[in-house]
Amino acid sequence: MAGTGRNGDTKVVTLSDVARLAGVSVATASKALNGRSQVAARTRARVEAAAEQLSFVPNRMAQGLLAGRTGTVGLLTSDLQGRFVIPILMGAEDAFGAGRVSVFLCDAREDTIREQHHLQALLSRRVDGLIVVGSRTDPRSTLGHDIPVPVVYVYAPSDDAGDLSLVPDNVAAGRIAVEHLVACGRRKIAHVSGDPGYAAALDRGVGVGEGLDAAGLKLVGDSMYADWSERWGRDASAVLLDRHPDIDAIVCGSDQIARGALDAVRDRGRVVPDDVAVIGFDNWEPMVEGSRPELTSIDPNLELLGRAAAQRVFAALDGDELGDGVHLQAPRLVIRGSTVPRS
Amino acid sequence: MAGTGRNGDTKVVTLSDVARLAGVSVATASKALNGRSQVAARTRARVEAAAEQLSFVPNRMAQGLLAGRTGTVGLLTSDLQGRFVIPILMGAEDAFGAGRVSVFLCDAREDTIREQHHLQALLSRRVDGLIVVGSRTDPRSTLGHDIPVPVVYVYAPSDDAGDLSLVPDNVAAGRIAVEHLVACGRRKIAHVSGDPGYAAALDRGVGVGEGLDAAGLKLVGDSMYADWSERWGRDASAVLLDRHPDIDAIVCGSDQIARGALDAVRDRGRVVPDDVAVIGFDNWEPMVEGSRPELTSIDPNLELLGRAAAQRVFAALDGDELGDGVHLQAPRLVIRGSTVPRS
DNA sequence: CTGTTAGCGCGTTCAA
DNA sequence: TTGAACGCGCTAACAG
Repeated sequence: MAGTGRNGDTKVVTLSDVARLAGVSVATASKALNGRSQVAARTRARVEAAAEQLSFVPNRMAQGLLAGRTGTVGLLTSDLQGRFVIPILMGAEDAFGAGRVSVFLCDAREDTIREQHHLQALLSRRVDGLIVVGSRTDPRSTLGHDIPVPVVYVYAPSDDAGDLSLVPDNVAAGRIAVEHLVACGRRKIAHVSGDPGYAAALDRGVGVGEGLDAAGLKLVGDSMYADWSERWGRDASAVLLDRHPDIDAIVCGSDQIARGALDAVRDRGRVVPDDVAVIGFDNWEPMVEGSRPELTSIDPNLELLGRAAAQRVFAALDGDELGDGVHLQAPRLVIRGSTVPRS
Repeated sequence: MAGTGRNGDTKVVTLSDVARLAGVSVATASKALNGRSQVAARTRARVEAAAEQLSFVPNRMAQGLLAGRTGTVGLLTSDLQGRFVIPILMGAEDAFGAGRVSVFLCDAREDTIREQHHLQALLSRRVDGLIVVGSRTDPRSTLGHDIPVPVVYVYAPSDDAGDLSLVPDNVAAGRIAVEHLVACGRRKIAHVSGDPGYAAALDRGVGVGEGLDAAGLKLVGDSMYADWSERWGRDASAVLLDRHPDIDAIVCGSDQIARGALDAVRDRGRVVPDDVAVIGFDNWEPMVEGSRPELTSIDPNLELLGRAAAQRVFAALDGDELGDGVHLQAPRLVIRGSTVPRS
């Protein structure tokens, strides 16, 4: 199977190579390989054998030239770390068989100029659709409506209500976190979150408030907002625990903050989860699985978001309405040892 | 600028649309837009105005059909988390202006079948080259030599010496770690690493040994290999510290292990870095910057790896030899508070 | 059943 | 200086 030459030596084989080897015209070869019915069985077999022998791979770009579709999607992101975009990419790939559609991934790095360049590049390559992934859940400026392909905004919604946006439901996430703590018997719940300039921080905070209201509880101390770091999680939790020694649970705005909270609790000689339960957001594996104990967290279900985005794009290509407005993806509670004692 | 319709309404404009609006032939329009000299200045201006007005974007796939190049690279990975592949992708993008070349990212998820599907998909889209990114530094099976485009293996080398592989120099990384600790005055150095089935673990261990030899030192206790988790870092460090209370430094096989080591040291009432210095590998930001104190680490310079890979691919397209064998990328020491006291 | 013709969007000859 | 004609690789119409 493997040739002896280096990569790049072997010339790309075309349909006409196959046709010549099989002794038929290119049209017949095309029909044979595409499973059209109007081909003699023997001829089809000859063509298929020839294609196999030459390891022929049809040029999808040439096909796309005719069909008006390239089987290609652009994923335009500014998520430097890939934390959000990778699950979304995988969800998009899953929405179809592997290889049926390929994904261009471009990182704009929060730079509008660079984003425009990438957008041009993607359109010039005639992507069938575009998925725009932000690095935070705050609205971002729309790409505009004069784009000739369907566009779906994921994670960060578009600021234009005419666009379709798919985002995690952070309010529900906050509510679910509190409901879980209450179900575990916690009554003295505190809240430490990240940068208050982020919608994610505020939305989760709103959900926390709703959850407390529903349980007839009041937050212990004030919600603490500063930044998304472990250090802040430690410092803020330390203050809260010292001022309110009766705290029996801390809702944290992210898994990193939660890790800081775990440290603060342990520094004070108290035990998680027996004395104080801790819950985070994001369900970011390296964070939640490395901690001691492992961290209960709210998973935003990003794969589902990516899968839904891809499905919407391709449904739109098939003539369906793309739809508009901001659609919320329900989160999922993942329980680990930081809220429920484990063996 | 923005149209009033929804996305997808506006038809894709072609060169002939531009030519018609400008009142010239497509050939002339093509020359005008591509900066060919044989066009009257006034004609060129008319064509450019028409292109602008219609916001014409040339179809690079049609161009590619002629040129034999698509300005497209395939990135075939099995790095589920995106830890390695994202920096490599960014390096590859940087190797050219943003948008000059676009990158298809495919995740094979350690599955050979899926990898073959993606490979076919990429070749059918006529990528100009292929970058294969593994999730560990152990050799992986070659894609073969009958691929019609240049292939570069990154992070995980190919098991075929005829292929070109670009990988981090883990032996050097281990050596540099020890050299740094020795330079900080440490003499009683222990070693905790990850899964001994990983070349990365063993290679770094070899480097640690070389560094110790060069300094005339012996490892305190045995190298501890198990897995890449924080938990293991804690447990192994605890054993070492209890059996060898004079340990003044721990070299850890990853940042996660190092975080576990930090916990173990603190649990014993000892201070990092004053009593015990700790150093990790990977320089993975959320890990190194969240810890207390921040973690000194060895950065494998993945962006440079990605950039180099992209450059090799495109140099090969321009006729240069692709080259072969395994090439090592030198790592970089990043000093933080876990080895040198900080204000 | 098969082959010929046409054309997808573009760049590059070559005549005019 | 411009435009008509050709071909990149492929598929869809038709004619044979």
